[in-house]
Amino acid sequence: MQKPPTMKDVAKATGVSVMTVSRAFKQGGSVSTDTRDRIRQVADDMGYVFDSMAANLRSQKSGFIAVTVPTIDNANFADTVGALSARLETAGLQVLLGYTNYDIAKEEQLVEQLLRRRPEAIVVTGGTHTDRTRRLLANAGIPVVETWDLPKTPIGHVVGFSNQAAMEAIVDHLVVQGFTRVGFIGGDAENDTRGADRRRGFIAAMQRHGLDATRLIGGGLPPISMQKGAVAMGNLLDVMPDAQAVICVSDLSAFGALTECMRRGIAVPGQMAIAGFGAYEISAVSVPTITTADPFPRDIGLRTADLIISVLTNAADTRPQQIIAIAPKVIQRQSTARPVARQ
Amino acid sequence: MQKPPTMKDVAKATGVSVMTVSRAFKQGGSVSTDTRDRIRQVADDMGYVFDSMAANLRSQKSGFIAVTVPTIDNANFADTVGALSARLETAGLQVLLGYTNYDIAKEEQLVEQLLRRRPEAIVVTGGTHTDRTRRLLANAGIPVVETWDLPKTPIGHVVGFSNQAAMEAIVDHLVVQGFTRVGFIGGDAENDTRGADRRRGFIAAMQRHGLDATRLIGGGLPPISMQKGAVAMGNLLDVMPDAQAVICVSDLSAFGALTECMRRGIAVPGQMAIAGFGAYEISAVSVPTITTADPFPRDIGLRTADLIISVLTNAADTRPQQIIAIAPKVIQRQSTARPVARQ
DNA sequence: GATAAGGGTGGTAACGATAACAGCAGTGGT
DNA sequence: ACCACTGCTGTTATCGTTACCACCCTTATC
Repeated sequence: MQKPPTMKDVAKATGVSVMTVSRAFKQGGSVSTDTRDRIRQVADDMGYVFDSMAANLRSQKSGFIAVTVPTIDNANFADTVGALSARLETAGLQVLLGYTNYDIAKEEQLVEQLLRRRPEAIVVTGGTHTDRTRRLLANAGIPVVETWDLPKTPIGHVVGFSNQAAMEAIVDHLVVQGFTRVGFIGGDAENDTRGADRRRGFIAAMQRHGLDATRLIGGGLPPISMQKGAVAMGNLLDVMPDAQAVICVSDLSAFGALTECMRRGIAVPGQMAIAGFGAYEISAVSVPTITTADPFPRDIGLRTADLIISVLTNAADTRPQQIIAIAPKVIQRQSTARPVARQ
Repeated sequence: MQKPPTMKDVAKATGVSVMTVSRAFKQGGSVSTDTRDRIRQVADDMGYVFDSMAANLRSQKSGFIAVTVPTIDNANFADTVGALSARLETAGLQVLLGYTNYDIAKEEQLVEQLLRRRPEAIVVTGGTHTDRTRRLLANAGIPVVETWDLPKTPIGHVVGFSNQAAMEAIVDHLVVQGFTRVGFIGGDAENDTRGADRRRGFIAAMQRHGLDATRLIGGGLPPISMQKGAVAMGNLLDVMPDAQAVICVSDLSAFGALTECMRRGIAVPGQMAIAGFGAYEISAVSVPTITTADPFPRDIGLRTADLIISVLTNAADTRPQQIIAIAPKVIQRQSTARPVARQ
């Protein structure tokens, strides 16, 4: 077992300088096609594999974009990351992913660790961070993008939406449909800041309509699963039997809530209306289909990627801060159909 | 805007040598606690961020584990990757993730690109690869782990299960339940090799039981979504109205199939039995709950991580090849309850 | 009191690539 | 005949860290 070959070995074997080998492996390297082909051929035969680590060190470009998400086990974040990765790949950039598990202390650790890899930009999910995280990001000397939120005091760029406003729009829809006794199922903890924002949106909108905003049911720690949604719906039905409708922090819990109604023989829609959030596939497929709001997770990923590519490649692009607001769209579905006339 | 500080700057500011600063940032570095604290303090004040790229080059250790998955937008793979990442993190290893999009040509590209980052091990999903991919992996000089499959001629280590055997177990369950006219909904293409293996398992088991194995419905290109499952179920009901049961390539399509039955007023169970694969949350929550097989995706991730950590840290561990077979477990649920006596 | 052992520190070279510059031949314009 | 320019190639220094070796000083051991 000998040491793997380096450019030097390839150069020797081909009879050219190391620099020429380097150029043969670069995009814009000025080498004659003849030489390039010969070098590539020899390199392949030798089993030479280009060493990015060395190249990155010398050129001070890692080709990495650091990304933090709460968890990858959530179709919304997975969509964003998937779209982001795919688009960045076209620019030769590679995503370096980390999971915060809905914990801003973990996020701090993660950001510190990721920055050591010298990413060319960093994308974080959410706009709530520890002070140290903010300082680390602000001083990193690279573009910073906050996503899935519309923070009041952004660190750098933003590609996101207001979770509160989006939730208010859902409440408005339910009120228009004629519901007045509406409950909310969300996470217990403030860990999930987006979930907390949505809860605030629920309360704000209900109060704006002069309605009771106290029908709140905790669903436990995030992530709020289908199972937890079902349990929470059971609680709500037991504790607040007068509720006409319920809004859930996500489509997953909404579907769980729906199944609990099915088990109890409560008609949805008819006796109970249910709305979710996130436009997960389940909400379009379930019977009945579930009213939701689409925050366009793939668009968040794509536009974040475009923003990064633009900032990194156009030195001309000196705009220090871009705020790209996505407008979530309420999708009215069967689960919140106007109730049959009854008290 | 000046250049970011390096160890040299920290050393100068602290009045020690660069080597001592380096040791202050290492785990086992032999430095007095006093000096270490002083250096850390100064470094933090200066805004110094350790440069892994340089460290990796010098020490020839990247701390990366390369991982390829078809897509991250699939709860099974997301579970495996999540568990793998979490466990590897405890050993200071970081996952470098790439998506093949169910395409072995894309996988080849991806593997080549990932190897350039000098990962310390590489994990691939599936056991079917191009010849060049096999060669690249075999010659990479690092541990290779194939997962989510039990390939006949493994490249290196394996942590997986037989998709065919798992599907045969589901068929056996349905046969025991008394179903004889059973259909299969799976992907059209051979791209999803795991899906294709499951189809082979279906056919083999049906034939073994002396039953008709030709009730096959294509669901389109992978990934096979809920929506596609619903459409496929519609086809099956139209074309093969005598079917008593249907097995789907995944729980997602199974749930889609279930919704199509609900829309058509076909009782599940009763008039139609449905089974899926993968133990996705939906199968445990839906009404009725759906029979499935659990391949323990998180265990695959954890055991892969343990295997890698063991091989990398125990130089003593010279076993060239470890085959860790996971046994998927059939979970009997409501959707395949024995039919009420009828023709 | 001599010797060994080990914790703590510093100096130098090297990891494998590329930036920067230089050089050299060939081409075309004037 | 001269100059400018382009296309291709080579030389040298360097990116920021750690491996390796050397050294000093203290403490333990006999």
